Parts: sequence; structure tokens; C-alpha cells
Amino acid sequence: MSSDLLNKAYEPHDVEKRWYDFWEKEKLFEAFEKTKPSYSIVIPPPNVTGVLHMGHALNITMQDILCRYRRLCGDNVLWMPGTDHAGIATQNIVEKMLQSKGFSREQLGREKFIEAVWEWRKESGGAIINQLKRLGASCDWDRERFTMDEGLSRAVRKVFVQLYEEGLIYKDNYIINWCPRCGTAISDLEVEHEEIKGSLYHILYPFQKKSGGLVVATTRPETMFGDTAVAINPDDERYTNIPSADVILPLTGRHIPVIRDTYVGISFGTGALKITPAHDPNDFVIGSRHNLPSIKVIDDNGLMTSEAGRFAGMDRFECREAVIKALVDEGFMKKIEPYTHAVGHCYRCKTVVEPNLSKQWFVKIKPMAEKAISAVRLGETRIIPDVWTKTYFDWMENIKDWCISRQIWWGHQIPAWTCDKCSHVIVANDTPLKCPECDHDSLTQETDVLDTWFSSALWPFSTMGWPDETDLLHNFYPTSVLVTGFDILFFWVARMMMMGIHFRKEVPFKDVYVHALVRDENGKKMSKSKGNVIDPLTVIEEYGTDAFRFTLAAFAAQGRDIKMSEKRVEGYRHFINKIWNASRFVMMHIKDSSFDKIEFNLKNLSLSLPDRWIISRLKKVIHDVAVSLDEYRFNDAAGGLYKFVWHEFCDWYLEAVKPALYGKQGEEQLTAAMSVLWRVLHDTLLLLHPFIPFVTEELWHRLPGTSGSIMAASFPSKGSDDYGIVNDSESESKMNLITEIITGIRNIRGEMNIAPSLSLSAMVQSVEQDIVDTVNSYGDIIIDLAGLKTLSASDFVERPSTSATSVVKGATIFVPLDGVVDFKKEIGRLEKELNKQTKELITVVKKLGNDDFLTKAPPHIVDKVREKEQVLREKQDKLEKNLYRIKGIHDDK
RNA sequence: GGGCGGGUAGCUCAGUUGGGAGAGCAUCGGCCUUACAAGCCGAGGGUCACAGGUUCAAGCCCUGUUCCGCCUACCA
Repeated sequence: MSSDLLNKAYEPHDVEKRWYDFWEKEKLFEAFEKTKPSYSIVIPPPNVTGVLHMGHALNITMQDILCRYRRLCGDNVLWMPGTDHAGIATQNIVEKMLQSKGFSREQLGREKFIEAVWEWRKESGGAIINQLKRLGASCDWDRERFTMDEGLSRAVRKVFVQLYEEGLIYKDNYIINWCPRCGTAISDLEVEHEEIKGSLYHILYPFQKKSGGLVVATTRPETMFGDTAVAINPDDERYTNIPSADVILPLTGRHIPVIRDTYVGISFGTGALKITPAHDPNDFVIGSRHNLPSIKVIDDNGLMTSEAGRFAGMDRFECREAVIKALVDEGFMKKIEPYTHAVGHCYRCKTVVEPNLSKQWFVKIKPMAEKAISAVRLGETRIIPDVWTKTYFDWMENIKDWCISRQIWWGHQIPAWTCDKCSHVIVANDTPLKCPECDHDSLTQETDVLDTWFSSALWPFSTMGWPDETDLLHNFYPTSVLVTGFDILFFWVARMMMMGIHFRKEVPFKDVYVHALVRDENGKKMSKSKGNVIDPLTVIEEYGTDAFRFTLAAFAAQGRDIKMSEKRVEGYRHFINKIWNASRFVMMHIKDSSFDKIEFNLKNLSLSLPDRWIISRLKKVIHDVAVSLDEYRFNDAAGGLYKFVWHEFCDWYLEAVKPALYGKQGEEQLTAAMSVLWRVLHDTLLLLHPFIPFVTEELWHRLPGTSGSIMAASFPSKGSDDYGIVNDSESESKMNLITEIITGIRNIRGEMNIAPSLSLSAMVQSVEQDIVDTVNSYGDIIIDLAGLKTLSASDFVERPSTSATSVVKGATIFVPLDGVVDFKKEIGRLEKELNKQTKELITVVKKLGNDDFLTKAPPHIVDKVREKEQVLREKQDKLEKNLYRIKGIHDDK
């Protein structure tokens, strides 16, 4: 394509829009149903109500990196996108909308309300999908699914029916977590515990027949109207002689029995526990053990029921205050002590959850959990990083039945019907017409809907067409990896494991990669209330998607949270710009017109040292990136690329190759330089593409000799000797020598404040013939990059009377500085250097003086240390000599 | 209460079988050298939280202490 002169700085906005449209139009994200090898990922479906936040950005970026990488590797990639219907959240939004128009959902009626929700979904439910596209997400959008769409709803019904028939779903009266604001039951997982500084109230429950009584301790005095017993531990010696008669419930006069149960802690509080089976999970268990009645004193709106007598109708928290006052007034309150305890809150609306006795649907989860545990134990699914495996086991092993019914309207209505005549319950895929028991034709469907997580638990196979046996399913299930944050490990991952194994007889994913949370720059969780949220779209606007993505990848070290700040993104925008300019430079020298000079097989060229060095480094970075991505080490891959592009390719190779490119070394070297430049840039763009798709696509199209999208190209081969790309340790060590010498001379320049414009001379002295030869052969590079006018190298150098010195391994560099040298500064320089060397030398000598080290350490380590000692001694010797010499001259003057 | 992770340069963090303490940013000094000032060259800076132990050798392994963060939990 065109290699018109590029702009001096990279401008992301047009580029991003243009290429994303191009990719979609060319259907480059599409997965094919019957080709192999296949690689698949299902997206963690964002809530349809959601707006893009940092968590999504990280999650999507990682998946996109993997998918783009796999496509380049030649895999048939399916990245399945979609959204989640988010029952409670969506219903809340639409209800609020209706409220602003002045009516409630009850006024509208269920059917009309559902229509309104679908309407909302059509209008504004897809916002997040477009935001994912801004990130560059290469999902197969034609396959986008929604947990409430027809196919997935069919899957939900089938699963419900089958589990019911297998006895794994049941309906029962049980104490559940009730959110009075949302008006629905929620599962244990949806309750967030928060430490609250409250009080522990000691209340006297008088004996019925004699003076005194039992003092109970409670944090929730308002529940006392539901008390149906007081429990004490049978082993509690304080209570061995209490009367066997009842105690009197204060404020009501009701009599309740005293029971004995080992559950009660002797040392806690007063050792006497009030039992409220309808409003406390533990009390519920104790209550059923002792056949106690349950009395509901708080209704579904959080208001006191008529059982609370004169407190009926009060809000539960107002009631608490009123009850406290009454108990104090009437002398029953014996003590109030400050007490900090954990209180459950609804994870959606933060309302204090009310444990409430209620008839609900549950999944009997233990049998499924056991299989999900063993699948991980057997390695059928790997959890990465491994630390999460333990968390997974802990939770799975202590799992309790899952309350799946929700008293809301938006969601999958439970496919259960009750006969109006005989009360027979029918659970079926299709709406039954009459009762199979009594033939009655009036049936009422269960009004509850299912927990949203119930449908997302089926996501890996329901999105692929199940219950139909589709090609898609056969080709892409189980998926290759699930990429997700640990916050939904239990909500979602664990449940997908159970459902996948149960209904597909196969785990839903081979790997689970659990990534970190994105926090603000102070390590705090981003939240609207704290006001520390960074909006990804704002970041993208300002710095470009590529810079943002690269930042996320570079900071995504396993097992550690990411602290995000715009400052960091800015740093990586510079990197994107660096790539842009390096490419600009390459394309200044390789134009469409000169492209026929490029030789693809580098073996056919006469390569210079920097040529051989950079392709050896390229080989290494290709290997490293591939290995890192295979192991989900995104930060290593990004870091390795950063270092290679900036500090090897740009800092050294591009500078070293300039003379050849300017034709100063003849036609042969020009061809070699062009060919190597082209190869390195070509391969580097491919390596970078998964991380920064937009800029690489743009540059790819501008690079002569490419055709089509970079997405359709091939990842540089990891095999040996491709295009003559080989590991070349000899060139690497020679190049290291050259760069060390250059750095040495630059150091003299910098520390002595010698203007860059002043050309210097340098002499390299070494007794090693290799070194002398290398310096003589590649002196041009040193001359160029160190700003020299002359350079010589030999085994013996007549030391110039006034010169600065630099010592590298095996050689000494003299830079004559007649009239320029500042003796004091030079002495300071040398002393500083000598100091550093001596410190190192001391530790090494100490080691070698230790017999235990010599006899017990492995020989290759000992050799290494011996070699090091030699190098250090030699350097030290040279430095000392030069210091001595320059001090002499200085003293003469 | 139980569990997990972390404490390494001023800041943010790498450090993969124990064997020379690193990067980016920030700081300081010098440069508009024709790819890039969103740049180039150079420099300074760390008792690897603390105390023990294992080892020839510990940032890394073991024990304890301490601080921070998170998850989890049916002692009201």
C-alpha cells in the first residue's frame, strides 16, 4: 500500500474508527463452524444496563489480546459476545423511568411492564456493546447473544425442568435473605457483609413463677416479638437450677419456653439466647430442632407486622429505637454495650438484608459441586494463577443450596404451574393445558423468575445453540479459556462449571484466567461514591485506545491489582508514538519504488554486525512473547516488546544502521540494511498487533510489501532459521562490546561536560586479539554513535599524557582531552568507578576465600565467580593505574 | 473467627527450580544530532518491613513479629 510520508506524531482518532469499521466490514472477526484447530472464548456478559468501566476494559483487552494472537497463529477463533439481562438492575431502571412518568409497574401490569423493558433494551440496552468496540474488541458480533433471547430462554427452561425431574431443584419454606427495597429474595452470595458499630442489648425475660429471670443478649431487639423460646446451653452451670417453667416476653406478656441446646455459647453475652426462627438463620435451625413455631414480625417491606402489637406498622429500624426506649422505661433493659458485628447488605442497593422465612425455589447443589471440584482436581480445568484454586475448593466444599427464585418480573419466569383445583404442581418445558392429575384446565404459573446467574451459568453452551447439537457447539465447546475477575469466581465461574459438567458431561473451559481488579492510583477500589472513577472512554479519547490497552497489559502482573492513573497511560502513549516514528523512519528508506531491493531470505545477504545482532534479538523476543502469552503473562509480553522496540531496535539498531542506509557503505550493505529493517519492522508489528491493534494495522497498510489486513497475516514463526533469523550469540557478545565502549565514551562526555558538537578521538587497548579485531572491524559504529573523529585499537597504546579513561571488560579506552580535560573531575570519575568495582570485588574475593563455597557450590557457579573475580581485578588494576597516572600529571602542574 | 495476598529506589511495580538487586515514571546535568522534544545522551538513588533459622550462598525456603489490603463466616 501507500507509503506516503507519515505525520510526525501518531493521531489515533481517525485511525481507530477507520480500521474498526474495516475489520467489521471485512468480517475479520468471524469464526467458522467447521474448521480446526479452534480456539474459543465466551465473553463474561456485561449487564445490559452497564456502562464500560475499568474492569471491563482490562477483561476485554486481555481476551482481545488472546484472540488476536491466536488468529495470527492460524487458529479458527470464536469470541462469543453478548449481554446479561441483569434482572434486578434492569427492572430498577425501567421502574424508575415509569415513576418519572407517574406510574408504578403494578399499575402497568406484568405483561405491559415486560414490554416496556424490551422497549428500553431496544433503545438503550446496547450501549455497552459499542463501548466494547471502542476498545477494539474483535468479537464475532454476528453471533451476539442475550440471556433473555429466545434460544437462551429455551436452554433455561430445559435445564430447570431436567434438574427438577432429577430432584435437584425443589421448592421449600426456608429462611432466606430478603431485600425489602428490591422486594425479592437474594442468594447468600448476593449479600455483602459489612462491619457495623452497633450495640449488644441485654434484656431481662422474667421468670413466670418466681422473681428474677433470664437476661438475653441481642443486637436486634425489634425481633423479640417473633421470639418463640429462650435457649441456654445444657452444660452451663449458671442455669442448672432455673425453674422449668416459661419466661415472660417483655412488652407483650407472652410466655415462651426455655430450651436447652448446645449451639448456645456459654461464654458469649449472657449465655442465654433468644430464638426468633422467622428472622435468623441459626434460630431457624434451632427452632426446627425443637419444633418451635415461627412468627413473622417483619413484612416484605421491612415494616412490623401485627404480631408486634403496638409497634405494628413501624419501620424495622424505627421500631428498634422504640423498643429500646420501651424496654428501658419498663426496666427490662439491663445493659447496653457497644458491639461491632457484621451486617448483611443487598449487593445491589446496599439495603440491610432481612433474614426472612419464605417459600422459595432452590438448587440442591452438593452433587453438582462435587463433580466441579473433581474436575479441577483432575486438571480438566486449570485455574490460573493457582492461588485461586484453593479459594475455589474452599467455597465449593462448603457450598449451600442456591436460592434461585426472585420476586421480580424481569427474567425467566419459572416454568412451574399449580392446578387451581387440586394444587398439583407441574414443571414443564411447554405451557401445560390441563392438570395431569385432575384434568382441570385452570392452571396458574409461578410468578417468580429465576436468578440472573441461573441463565449465565449456562452461557458457555447456551450461546452455542444448546439444547440443539450444533456444529458450533461441537467445534468450540469446551472453550479454551475463561477470562474473568475474581469477584465473580463463585457467582459465575463455579456455577458454569457445575452446569457445564452436568449438561454437557464436559467442563466448560480448559483454563480459567483470573485477573486482578483495577483500582485507582492510591489502590482504592473505584466507586462512584468515592468519586475516584476513571472512565475508560475518557482515557481513550485523550490517549488513544492502543496506549490504554498497552498500559493495561503492561501492568497486568498475575495476582496483583492494577493501580490506574492517566499519567501511566501517557507514558505508553509515548511508546505508541515511538513505534510510529520508528516506522516513519523505516518507510523513509523503504518506499514502494525501492521495495524490489528487499531480500526476504536474510541468509542471502552480507549482514553487518548490527544486522545480525538485531535479528538475533528479534528471534528472542518472538519466542518470549509467544511463551508469555501462552502462559497468560501479559505484562511480561508487553514489557519484553517495549524493551525490544525502544531500547534495542530504536536506541541501537536504527542508529547503527544509518550509515549503511545513507549509502555510505555501498550497495550491498544498503540492501542488507533495508532488508533487515523491513523484516524487523514487519515482524514487530505482528508481535505488537494483539496489544495495539489500531496503530499496527495502520502501519501495516503503509508498509510496502504487505497486503490485506494485519489480522489475516501470520505470527512470526517460532521455528529456527526462518528467513535466516537465528540466535547468534557471537554477534550478541560482539555488539555488547561495541555498545559498552560507546557508553563508556558517552559517559566521559557527559560527566566531563564536553559539548556533543566536539569530536573526540579514542584509543582502545586490549591484549585480546578478538577485541582488537572487533573494534577495528566495527569502529565506524563507535565513531558514529560516540561522536568521534578517529578511533584506533591495538594491543599496545602509547598512553596520551592528558586523557580520560574508561574501562570495559578486557579493554581500556583512552580519550585524549588536550586542553579540555579537567583533572579534578577525571580523578573524581575514576575514584567513583574504582569504588564501585572494589565493593564488588570484595564480596567476590570473600566468596572465593570460603572453602565451603569452593567444595559445596556447583562447579559452574564457582567458575563464574572466578571469572568475575578476574574481570574485576583487571578493571580495578587498570583504573588504579590510570588514577595514579593522572594524579601524577595533576601534581606536576 | 478462618483464609489469602502484599511490604523491594521518591512513586508504581517486575524479580518463574536460592548463586551478579531491575524497569517505567519522577529527580539532576547536557543536547532542537535531518524518525521521534510525546525525543536524544549521561547521572544519582535501595540494610529487599522487622527478628530469628536452614544453607557454602536467602529478596526468594522455614518460624515468629508487625503494618496494609482483600475474601470468607450461622456466637446472638
